[in-house]
Amino acid sequence: MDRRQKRTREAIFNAFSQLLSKYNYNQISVQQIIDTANIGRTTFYSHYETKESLLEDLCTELFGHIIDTARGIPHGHYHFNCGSSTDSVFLHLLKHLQENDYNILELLSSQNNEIFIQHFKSNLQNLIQVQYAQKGLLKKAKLPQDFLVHHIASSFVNTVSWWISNKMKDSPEKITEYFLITIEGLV
Amino acid sequence: MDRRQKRTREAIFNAFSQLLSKYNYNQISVQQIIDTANIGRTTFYSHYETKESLLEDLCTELFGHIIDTARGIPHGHYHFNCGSSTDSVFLHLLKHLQENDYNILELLSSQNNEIFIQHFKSNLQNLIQVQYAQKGLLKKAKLPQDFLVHHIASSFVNTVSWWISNKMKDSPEKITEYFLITIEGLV
DNA sequence: AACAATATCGTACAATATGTTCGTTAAAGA
DNA sequence: TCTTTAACGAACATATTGTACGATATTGTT
Repeated sequence: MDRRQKRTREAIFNAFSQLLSKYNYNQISVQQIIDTANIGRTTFYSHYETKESLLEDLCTELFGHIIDTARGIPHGHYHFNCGSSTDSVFLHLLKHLQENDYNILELLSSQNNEIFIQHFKSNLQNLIQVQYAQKGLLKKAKLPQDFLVHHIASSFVNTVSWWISNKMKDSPEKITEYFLITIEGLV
Repeated sequence: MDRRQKRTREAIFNAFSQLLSKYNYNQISVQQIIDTANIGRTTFYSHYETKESLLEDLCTELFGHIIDTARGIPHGHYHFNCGSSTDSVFLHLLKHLQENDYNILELLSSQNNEIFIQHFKSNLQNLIQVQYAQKGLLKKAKLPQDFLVHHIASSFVNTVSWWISNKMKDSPEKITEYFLITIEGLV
């Protein structure tokens, strides 16, 4: 890829992230992004059709990486309900968040958090679905599979959401413990 | 209140709901609302400052009523974890939804559902918080109170969200059963 | 029925945002 | 060096926003 394209793309991402951590997504204009990124009007529109497609791209970038690292965790170490929570894939995700990889925290903590929480959930759901299919983790078939997958993914992002709104006072280990309690008995 | 105000307000609400069930919230313009509601430009702005405040007002109206009816349920009949789910406050809420009171379903099923789900959650959280304080429903103090309240409210709206995305094939009773299983052992 | 109060209307206005066109300039990579 | 192409800037038509003002029609009241 052309260096110039990378530079521009990065400038747009940075400008957009910066604006999102300050202002409401709905109130951010393409013009503002252009001004903040210091790029030509034409340049922006040659990269993205709309503000929405930019958001889409940003989310794919952010959560794609984070979820991918989770996918990379050896399956042997992967399980939902372990007595100790020291090697859960969820703990792994929380640690990534705490380290603020990809400056994701500013976005998840901003007034626009619902947007990103939503994307987080979609990606996570897919991850859980795949792992679930591989293992057959349902203890008793009390609940439909897709309901359960939906519930687990939702519970995790809700936990993360609570953690962040609580200014991340607790440790990732503690949060993992809380989360595992909520899905105890379901898998 | 002046009849004219009521008429206008209702026209705006109807227009807005109608547009929301078709188009994305971000893409709906005040102009569209004005045109659809068939009111003068000045009139709209004498009622609402922005599109956002209109949304706020609509949500308050919708969920205020639904949650209020739930609040009205005699406390004796109110409990989270009953073996049978026949008289849960959650079942009550689901039945309201199924009856499509206040045309809330079109909105919860629309592409804008996250917005309304979010408001639903806020209102519900408050309801659960109050009821929780009244009773002391936590079985064991394994989890912080506010975490638990957050989790229960989230789980319910997630369940509703799943139900709706599944085209509400299951009965409210079945959904209540599913939901109660997810919080089994927590309260 | 008559009145005063006021909600609505229509038009107009400045300011801003949107998305596109086109010719020019500058950087990249072979 | 040379070709390709990304970025630029200016300009444009169109649409939206929020406000201002005077005229009109509807209310609720006396």
